[in-house]
Amino acid sequence: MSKRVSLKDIAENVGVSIALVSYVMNGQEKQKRVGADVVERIREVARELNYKPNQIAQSLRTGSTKTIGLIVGDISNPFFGNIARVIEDEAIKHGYTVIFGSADEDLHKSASLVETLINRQVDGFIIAPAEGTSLQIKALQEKKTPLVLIDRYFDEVPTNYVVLNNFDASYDAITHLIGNGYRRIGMIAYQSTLIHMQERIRGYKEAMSDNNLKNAIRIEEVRYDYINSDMEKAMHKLMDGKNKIDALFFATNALTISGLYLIKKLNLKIPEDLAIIGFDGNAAFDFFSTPLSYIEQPIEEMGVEAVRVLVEQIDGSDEIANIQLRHTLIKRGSSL
Amino acid sequence: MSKRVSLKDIAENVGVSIALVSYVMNGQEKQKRVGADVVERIREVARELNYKPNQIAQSLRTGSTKTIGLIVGDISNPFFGNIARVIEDEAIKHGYTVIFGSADEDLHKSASLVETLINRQVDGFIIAPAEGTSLQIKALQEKKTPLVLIDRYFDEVPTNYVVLNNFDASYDAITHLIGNGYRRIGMIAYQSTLIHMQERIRGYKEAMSDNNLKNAIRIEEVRYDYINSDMEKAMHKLMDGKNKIDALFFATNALTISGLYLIKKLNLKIPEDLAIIGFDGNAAFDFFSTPLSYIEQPIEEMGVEAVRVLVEQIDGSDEIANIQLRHTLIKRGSSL
DNA sequence: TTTGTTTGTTTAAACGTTTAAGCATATTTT
DNA sequence: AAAATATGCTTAAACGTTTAAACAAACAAA
Repeated sequence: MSKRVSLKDIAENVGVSIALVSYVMNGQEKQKRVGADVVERIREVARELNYKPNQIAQSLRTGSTKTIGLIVGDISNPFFGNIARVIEDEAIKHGYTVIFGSADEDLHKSASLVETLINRQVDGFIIAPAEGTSLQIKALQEKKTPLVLIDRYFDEVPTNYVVLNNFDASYDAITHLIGNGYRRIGMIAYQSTLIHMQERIRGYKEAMSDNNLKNAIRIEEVRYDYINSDMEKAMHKLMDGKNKIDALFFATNALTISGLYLIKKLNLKIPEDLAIIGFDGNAAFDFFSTPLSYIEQPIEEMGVEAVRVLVEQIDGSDEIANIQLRHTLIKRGSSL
Repeated sequence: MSKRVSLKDIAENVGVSIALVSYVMNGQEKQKRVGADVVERIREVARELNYKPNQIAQSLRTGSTKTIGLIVGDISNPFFGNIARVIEDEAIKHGYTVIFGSADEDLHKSASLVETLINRQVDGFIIAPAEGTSLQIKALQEKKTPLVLIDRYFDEVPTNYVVLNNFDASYDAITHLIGNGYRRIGMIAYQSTLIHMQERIRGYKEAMSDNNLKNAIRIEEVRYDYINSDMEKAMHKLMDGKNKIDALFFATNALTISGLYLIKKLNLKIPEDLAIIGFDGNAAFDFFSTPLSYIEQPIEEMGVEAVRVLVEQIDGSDEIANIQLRHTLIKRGSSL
C-alpha cells in the first residue's frame, strides 16, 4: 500500500508549520486567524495531494474513535441482518461507523468479541447479549462503557435497553388464537433463561390462564444448537396421542422456519389440523401453503432508538433508557 | 468511560521503564533479556490492573490496523448476510476484524464508504462493487491497496476477485430446462452492466442458441430500485399474448422472491403453467407451492477464498488471483 | 516613545505504543 | 589485570494528529 499523505507533507509543501495545516483542515482558520493567502495555499495543496486525515491518529489524540461495536447472535440471521442494517445507517447519520461480530449465542465468543472491540477502543456497544453474559455486561457497565442492549436484557443488571414488549406480543397472539376458537394451544420456545424468551413464555402462560386454559398449557423447549432434531421431538410430543394440540405458537423466526419444514413433511393442513402463529415476517411465511400469521417487530424503530440512546450515552448522558416497543400482530390464514 | 490502563501505568506500578513492560507484554522477554523476577512482577501487575493493549496506538505505531473493510450491496440481503458471516469468521481466524458497509448498489454511497474505510486505515478491502464504481476500484488498485472483489468484477480493471462462474451456472440451468422439454424459456434480470449479470445473461443466451432456440430468447430487465413494479411489467410482457413463455429463469434471489409473489398472485401452476429456476437457496423456495429449483452458490468457499486472497495481498503478495467457483444446480419440482 | 493589542505564525507536548540505540554493571575470556 | 562479552535496564524517537502556549511583527493607543 503506497504511503499516505499526512499533514506534514502538506506543511512542507506549502512551507508552513503542521499546526496551521491542521487548523485549516478543521475549518478553524477564522478562530486561529490563519492568513487568507496561506489558507488558500494549504487548501490547494491538500486537494492536489489528495489528503485524507488519518483517523487512527485522530482517535489516539482525541480519545474518540467514532466507532460503535455491534454484537449480535448471527449476522446471517434475518432479524439481526435487518437490525444491523438499520443500525449501520443510523450510525452513519451520527458520524459513526460500526464494527460487528456474531457471538453465536455463545458465552466465550461473546467475551472474546467484547475484548477485541474494547481493544479497538470503540466508543460504545450495542449488544444482543447471549445467555450467561450478564457478568460481561455488568463489567462493561461498571467501567462506564456506553452500552445499549437490544432484543434482550438482564433484570439483575440495570442497563439501557431497547426491546420488544415480548409479554404483550405473546399475550396478544395467544388471545387471538383463543378468540378464533382454539383451546389446546402449544408453544415451542428456545431453552433459554434470557428475558426475551421468558417473557414470551410468560405472555403465553398468562393468556392461557386468563382464559381458564391453565391446564392446556404445553410448552416444549428446543436447544439452539440442536434446533432441528429437538424440533422433531417437540413436535411429536405435541402432536402425537389423544391430547394433541390444535394450535401452535413459535417463539422466534428460526423456530418457526424449522417447525414449518416439519409441518410440511408431516403434511399437516393449516389451520385445520393445526393453527400457527410465528415470529418476524419473512417471504417464507408468505409462500407457505397457508400464509402465516406472525408477530412483527418494529425493527427499524429498534435500531433507530438503540443508536440514538447510545450516542446520547457517548455524549455524556447518564440517564438509563429502558425502551419497550410494541409489536404488530399480522393476522392471516394460518390462525383463522 | 473510565480511564483505560496503559503500559505506563504498569511501568510506574512496577518501577521499571515502559519499554520493559512492552517487551514482556509482547512475549519478547527472552530476546530482550528481561530479568526473570521483573517479568514476573510485570505480568502480575498487568493482570491485577487488567491491562488491555490500546489497538489504536498499536496501529498508529505499526501502520497496521488488522482490520478488513467489507462493502456489500446490503447486509440485510441474505446472500450478503451469509457471505458477511463467513468473512467475519475467516477474518477472526486470521487475526482481523471487519468493518462493513452497505452501498445499496449506489455509486456515491460506495465512494463515501470507501473514503470512510480508508480514513480508518483498513488494511484491505473486500468489495462487491456497485455498478459504475470501476474508477473507484481502479483508484484503490493504483494506490496498491490490498483488494478482493466478490460476486462481480470489472473486465477493464485487473483485480483479485472471487466470483461464481455465472456463465456456467446459467448455461446449466437453461440446459436443464431444455432437457425437460421446455422451449419458450424467458429470463428476468437486473438492468445492469455488471459482469455477474452480463454473464448470467450470456449463459442463458448461449444455452438457447446452442439448442436452436435463438429465436425464443426473451429477456426482461428490471431496475434495482423499482424491482416490484418493474417485475410486474416484465411478467406481463412475458406471460401475456399468444407467445407466452413456458419456463422462466430469474437472475438473482431478490428477483426470484419478487417474481414468486406475482406468480402466487396470478395463481400460476408450477411447473404446468410455468417452470421456474431461481437463484440462491432460501426457505421461501422450499415452501412455495412447488419446491423451487435453483442455482446454489458456494457462499462458504467464496468467503473463505476472499479472505485468504486478501490476507495474502496484505502480507505482500502481488500475484493477482482470479477465482471462479462452480455452482450446484438444485433440481426440484419447479423445473420438471 | 512607550505600552498595549491584534494578527499570524511556530513550538512542543500529548495520546499509547514499538523498538533501535545507549549505557551501566557483571561476568567471562585472554 | 585488562579486554571482551553478556546481562539487564533506560532513553528517546517515531507513528499523525490536536491544541495550549509562546513568540514575533505590525499596528493602535497612550
